[in-house]
Amino acid sequence: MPDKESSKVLVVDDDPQIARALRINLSARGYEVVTAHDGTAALKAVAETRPDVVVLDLGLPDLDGVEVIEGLRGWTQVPIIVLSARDDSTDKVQALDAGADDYVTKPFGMDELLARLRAAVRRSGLSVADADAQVETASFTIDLAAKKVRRDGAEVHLTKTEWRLMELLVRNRGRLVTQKQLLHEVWGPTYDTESHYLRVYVAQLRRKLEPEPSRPRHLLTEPGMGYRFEP
Amino acid sequence: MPDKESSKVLVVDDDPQIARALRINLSARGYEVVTAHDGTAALKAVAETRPDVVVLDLGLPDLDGVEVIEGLRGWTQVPIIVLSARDDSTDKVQALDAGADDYVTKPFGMDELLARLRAAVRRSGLSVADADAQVETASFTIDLAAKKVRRDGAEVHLTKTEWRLMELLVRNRGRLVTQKQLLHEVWGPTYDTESHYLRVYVAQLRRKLEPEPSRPRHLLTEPGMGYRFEP
DNA sequence: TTGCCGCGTCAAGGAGCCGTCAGGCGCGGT
DNA sequence: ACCGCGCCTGACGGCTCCTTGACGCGGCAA
Repeated sequence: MPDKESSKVLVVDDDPQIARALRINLSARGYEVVTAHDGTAALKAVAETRPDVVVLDLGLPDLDGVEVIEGLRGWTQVPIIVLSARDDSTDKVQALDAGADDYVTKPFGMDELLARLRAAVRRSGLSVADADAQVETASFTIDLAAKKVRRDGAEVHLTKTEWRLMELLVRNRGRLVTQKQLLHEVWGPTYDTESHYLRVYVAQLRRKLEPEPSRPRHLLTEPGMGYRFEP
Repeated sequence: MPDKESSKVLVVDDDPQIARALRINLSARGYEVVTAHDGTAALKAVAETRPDVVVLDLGLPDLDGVEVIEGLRGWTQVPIIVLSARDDSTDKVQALDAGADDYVTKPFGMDELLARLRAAVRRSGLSVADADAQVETASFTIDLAAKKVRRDGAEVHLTKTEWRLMELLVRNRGRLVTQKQLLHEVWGPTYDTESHYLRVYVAQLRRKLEPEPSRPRHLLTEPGMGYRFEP
């Protein structure tokens, strides 16, 4: 397991008592913690802060828990661990089938939650295989773990948006990534058709990384569909 | 979601009562079930039968549960769901940190177990998901996930419309696809009779992919009905 | 045989998409 | 308050790809 810089956790709970307890415990374990107190804020927070895992309490004031899960699963595979006071079997089935990864019944042991959190993060981590977090092309090198790009030995600085876009393309290297998918994962689920953003940022990446930006060899356009990164 | 043939489950339990109950329930849900009664047999069974998910009861006669998990995690990422009569927090933490995906305490509801099973399979499914979306013919190969077509090793570029049409035919390989269906799925539900579009694009696909475009071997015409893709 | 219909082929036009540049705006740091 | 960086937005030119029409061929029925 590579040294993982602290994972970011989104805690969704309307009970400030529990939210506070979780924040303290998780922070103490080295997690970066973001909180939301209702479903709407949760959906927004995921789009904006991109947590590595979501801890979701059921019984929120505004939305049903299943609705929140469905809202997230429409565009992201971030692991979701559900907390609930109800030990009812049908609740569990509904939440899990909606796309939750795990379901923990209150009262729960903090040890157990932490273990389940580790399991969820571990799983999602290895599915994208940080095995080769280092990707090389003829003209530049990308280190996914360190979030660094080097070209001719010198380091190239990428902005936050540039990096998100680049990372998504690199993690799907060789595969075509659709415009919609890129927009959703980089700008958020409400962006469907703003393909102009993509053109601008792909152009910037090409200018920074391609030997001949006007004749790209690695960041390829598939007209009408999306983009593709070829190592 | 592509047609999923039944998943294979390995049930590891030394209590024949429970093993039998699980076998019956899982079989009834369309799972293919394999059983093992101790840890040694479990390790062997995973290597031999390659299940899609493992349901592992703790408290086996020969090996400690954590040892079984570690033995598996040394070489495979198959999802592991642990069953246990012990609700002890440290047991859960140990199992999860050893690499288990989930931990269910007995007595458990069969509904819940099935839901957790579905969640585990779904997760592992989407990471390698379309990995095997590779279709081969005598003269070219199609990668549905990457949206790539190769012919004699060289990559052939398909446009958006060409690809939509090709994908639809490939996903229905061996079957006849009617003109109306093709028009609806590629051009939209308002297109019913514009079969001219089909003729133009099928011709383009044949020119790009068939060894003898005038004598097609894979993209076949069914006069008056539609088209068929034969691998 | 002759006419008709469906299919395959080719090429031209035009719509829509893409790349590029420049300017404005917000935000954080000095 | 000022400055600079990064993000968003608009305009415009170029190019790809979709559409569309014309034509030849072959099968089938009258």
